Amino acid sequence: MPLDRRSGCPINLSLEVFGDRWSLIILRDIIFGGRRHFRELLNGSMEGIASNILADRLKRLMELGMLTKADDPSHKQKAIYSLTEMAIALVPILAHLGAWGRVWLPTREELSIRAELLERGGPPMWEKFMDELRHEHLGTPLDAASGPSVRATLQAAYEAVVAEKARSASPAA
Amino acid sequence: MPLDRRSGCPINLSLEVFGDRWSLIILRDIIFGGRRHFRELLNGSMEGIASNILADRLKRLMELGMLTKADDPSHKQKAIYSLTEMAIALVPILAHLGAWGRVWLPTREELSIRAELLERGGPPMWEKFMDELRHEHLGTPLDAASGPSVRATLQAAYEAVVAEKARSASPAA
DNA sequence: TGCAACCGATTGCAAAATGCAATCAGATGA
DNA sequence: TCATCTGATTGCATTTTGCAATCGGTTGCA
Repeated sequence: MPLDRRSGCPINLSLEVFGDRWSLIILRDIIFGGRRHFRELLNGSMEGIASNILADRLKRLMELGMLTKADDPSHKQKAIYSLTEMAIALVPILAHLGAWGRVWLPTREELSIRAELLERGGPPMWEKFMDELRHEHLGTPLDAASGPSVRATLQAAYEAVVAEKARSASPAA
Repeated sequence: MPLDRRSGCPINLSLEVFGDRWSLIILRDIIFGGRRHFRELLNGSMEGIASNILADRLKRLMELGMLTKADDPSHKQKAIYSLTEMAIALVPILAHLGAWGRVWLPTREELSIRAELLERGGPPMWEKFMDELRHEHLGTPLDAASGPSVRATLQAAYEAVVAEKARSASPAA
């Protein structure tokens, strides 16, 4: 897309941000996977992003104001990527996107259980998750006595499905 | 992205559907702009899609089950593209996407007024709109006495902003 | 009947984006 | 010392995109 023909339509501008194959995958891994480092994103993503594309997209997402980069105090070469409020605000979109994909596309059960839980949790759960992300990435205070984190809840559900599938695949051991 | 490394993650699969620059723009023009023909989509979109890309994406969206094509009885060469339920189900995502873009990106006021109204209308308005789209594209019956259509409401708001801007730009006439 | 305008595409070609493997220089831990 | 790990970068082949021209057929009008 040539830069001289952008329209000011919100949907079009949104597509300029993540209307490509990788930007939203990276944000997904940071948000739901809790990944903060280059290598974690490079090796951790199921889809196998190339390192030059990852570097390019991280740079682009920083320029767009969706991510910030900081030195990791424990390792002079490590960089920690953090979400901005702009990126955290994508959580409802990701929740809807996951819900839509779960219904209409051939998703795998263990990978769609998180989308299902997030959909069932609805806006209250999204808000809680966003608050946890703000705490994790922006250092804002967190409400006390809020129970297990949303990410831990989603992760536990994922692992339960994986375990159940393994059990039913080989019932006797 | 090579086809042999797709993951069954709902977000990843969703991105395979509209993780590109144009697919969602086309759907936007059909949904909000009411466009049904090739030429309408070609000339009507603000972003100026190329005809080969448009043809390719229409074909792809049909293969994915998001669109269907039918002959226009009034013109032997005209084709009418219709949304499927799968595509109509994107309305909440488009609403969220518009709302997000309106807040975080440099949208133009007259183009973002629709997103604002759609956000304010919330899920009830989205449902009404989806029902109207089902009527328009799938031929399902429509609830009577439902007032002006959502699309007409959004269009009227857009035109009001345009008129207001023109008035304030040249107050004396 | 002739003919310009319109219909949904398709073609050829240049430019840009992507995928992939190899590699970089500096930091770390043994 | 030296293998390993850090966030990237480079070169190159492949794929996708942008763009203008064009295609065969249809339509409305004179």
